[in-house]
Amino acid sequence: MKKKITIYDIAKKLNITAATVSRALNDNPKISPKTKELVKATAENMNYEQNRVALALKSGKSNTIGVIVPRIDRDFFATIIKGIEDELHPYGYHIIICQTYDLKEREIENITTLLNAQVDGILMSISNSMTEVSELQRVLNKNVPLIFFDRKRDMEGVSTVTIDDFAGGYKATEHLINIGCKKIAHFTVDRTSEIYKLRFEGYKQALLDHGLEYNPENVLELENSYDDGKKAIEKFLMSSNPPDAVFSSSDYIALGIIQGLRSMGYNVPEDFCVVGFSNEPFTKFMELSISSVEQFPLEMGKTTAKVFLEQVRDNNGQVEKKVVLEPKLHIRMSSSKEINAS
Amino acid sequence: MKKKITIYDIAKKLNITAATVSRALNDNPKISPKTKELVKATAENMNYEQNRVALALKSGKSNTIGVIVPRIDRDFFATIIKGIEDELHPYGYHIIICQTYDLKEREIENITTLLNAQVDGILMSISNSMTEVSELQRVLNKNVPLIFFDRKRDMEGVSTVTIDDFAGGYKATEHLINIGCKKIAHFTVDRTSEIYKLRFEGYKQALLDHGLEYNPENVLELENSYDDGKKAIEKFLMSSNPPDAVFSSSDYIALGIIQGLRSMGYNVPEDFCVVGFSNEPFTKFMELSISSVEQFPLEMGKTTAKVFLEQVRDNNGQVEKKVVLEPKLHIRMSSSKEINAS
DNA sequence: TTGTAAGCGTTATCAC
DNA sequence: GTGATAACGCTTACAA
Repeated sequence: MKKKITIYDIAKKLNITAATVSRALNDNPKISPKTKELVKATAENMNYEQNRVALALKSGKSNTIGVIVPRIDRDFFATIIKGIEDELHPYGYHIIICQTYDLKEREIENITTLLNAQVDGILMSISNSMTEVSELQRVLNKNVPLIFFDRKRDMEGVSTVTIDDFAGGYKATEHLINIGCKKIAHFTVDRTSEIYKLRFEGYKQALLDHGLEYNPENVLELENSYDDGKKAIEKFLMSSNPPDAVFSSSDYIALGIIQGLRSMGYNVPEDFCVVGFSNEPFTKFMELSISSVEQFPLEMGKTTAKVFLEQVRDNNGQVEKKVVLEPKLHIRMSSSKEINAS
Repeated sequence: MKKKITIYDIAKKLNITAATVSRALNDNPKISPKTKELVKATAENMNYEQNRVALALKSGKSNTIGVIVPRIDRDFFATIIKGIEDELHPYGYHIIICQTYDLKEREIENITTLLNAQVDGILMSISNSMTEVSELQRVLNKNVPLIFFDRKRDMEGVSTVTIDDFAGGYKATEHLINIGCKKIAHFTVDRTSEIYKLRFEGYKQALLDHGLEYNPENVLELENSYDDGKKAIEKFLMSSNPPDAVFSSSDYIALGIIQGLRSMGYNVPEDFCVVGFSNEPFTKFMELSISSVEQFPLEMGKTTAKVFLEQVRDNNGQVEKKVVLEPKLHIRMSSSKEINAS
């Protein structure tokens, strides 16, 4: 039972040729119904299973697509992957997962292995450190569809599925203004990354549009972690004229901020309001729930998959798509001054 | 730039044969250093990249392994996958992700496609509904290593990496007893699944070992969801002699329980203690943090990968491994009567 | 040290 | 309708 059955085995058994078997299994109309049935029956009988590697070599299509993310153990990315898988599974595609940990070398390496594996497409969230586009050009040179989601870079021939990060930052900040916050700080991550840059710009614009002063000193770039958020706010509050709210581009940082505030005796939301970004599950579950901007990762994953499918369908139409999803602000306890939680 | 470069292309350019090119690229010692260098240089130059599909067809090894989980957007599974990827990536393996949503048909389908894709191994958390082992036998028949993690089934030739669920249930229950709870209920999920059965048995044994009565009426089987936990506890509390604690085999149910308790005016942990299972991130982040049993998913994933690697290394030694990890109880606010939170 | 040729399992292009 | 054969890109005996 250890040997794998090929179409030759079943051809031999039936005294026909492998070509006929192949045709019969693929429902080629030129094959008589009689042999078709016979072949299918014996194939079933012998536990035949098509070797898709051989098919991939022959056809150049592997029915496999590569997905590259910074890391998989973040709800945001896991959910995107789920969306991609849900959408692509019915079409017989497999998903190969690669993590980059935001390292450029890992990203290049992953692209190489995915190309070598003859994937039919690469869907990726490009890492901050990926500065040269030349490596990505290799993908396009091989005629492999490339699509960015969430973290993109502008590149000819590459479709993107992102969220309107500017609008997200704007909405969050405007909300803080509307509930009466006067001095709103912004905690963010490395702004060479477009997503953080745009959220920041949304923040800034909201301030200006509402006649508030924009002061660069109120903007802090941190590592994307709980600890850094906590430390940063504790330091910040020591200053002579501390803020009364923070819009954070990261939920993890927002969480740290809130814990820091409470450890210093501040009441949230009475003394200080906080809004995060990403709508990570814990923001909702916390007893003092955190306001956050939802990015709809499931929809983002599904949309990315759909864009890929379209691109494959009419690969002549090389027009790149730029899908931008609208973020949604969830107002919760951490910023509920007059308005109620939702 | 659209054509893919093969070893033939570079052979032609150098007026040698493809075999020599192949050997040179693979550092075959019989090739002169001179040609080796030459070949490697021109390969680099021509942007050659090995076609791993051809290699897979030739060698029968795809350097790809399949991972099957109920769903990827649960922190527990995402973290396991991360552990597997982290461990296997250095060895050049790719990970194909499949979701089953606990559906038997999906599981069978995924196994078929993975086998057709010629994966070098399948690591899976078997779903509750997968009653027949015959489908899984197909994997072994093809000589493809099969390893179960977390949710296993006893099967000859299959290694398993699990957690000691019995110990987890026992520890959680014993802790509740130790802090003075008198009537401890148990909320669980479908106990035809071994993990839930064992957690239940640990619960039962702990009661008996401490001279407490075991009453089946205090055990409820629910869907694994927040809503069901909330509804169940609210109903339960209506009874004449309600419990004063619940050990839940699911963190999501535990979360629902706590919200239900508070909506009915109970104080946690003063009036009622709760312990969950899985140590999902939110249990820690909540202001009223939830005690929970940690399953060490990262370690579980890594261990599973290691067992796979060992199995591949000495495939003659067909001895199956049974690794059982020790769970750890995290005592937090939801069950901190006399003892302090950790 | 290198060339020749077969083979991995399919499918596609000719023939008949 | 079916058979023979080449081809996908690579590795590997076997020769030379």
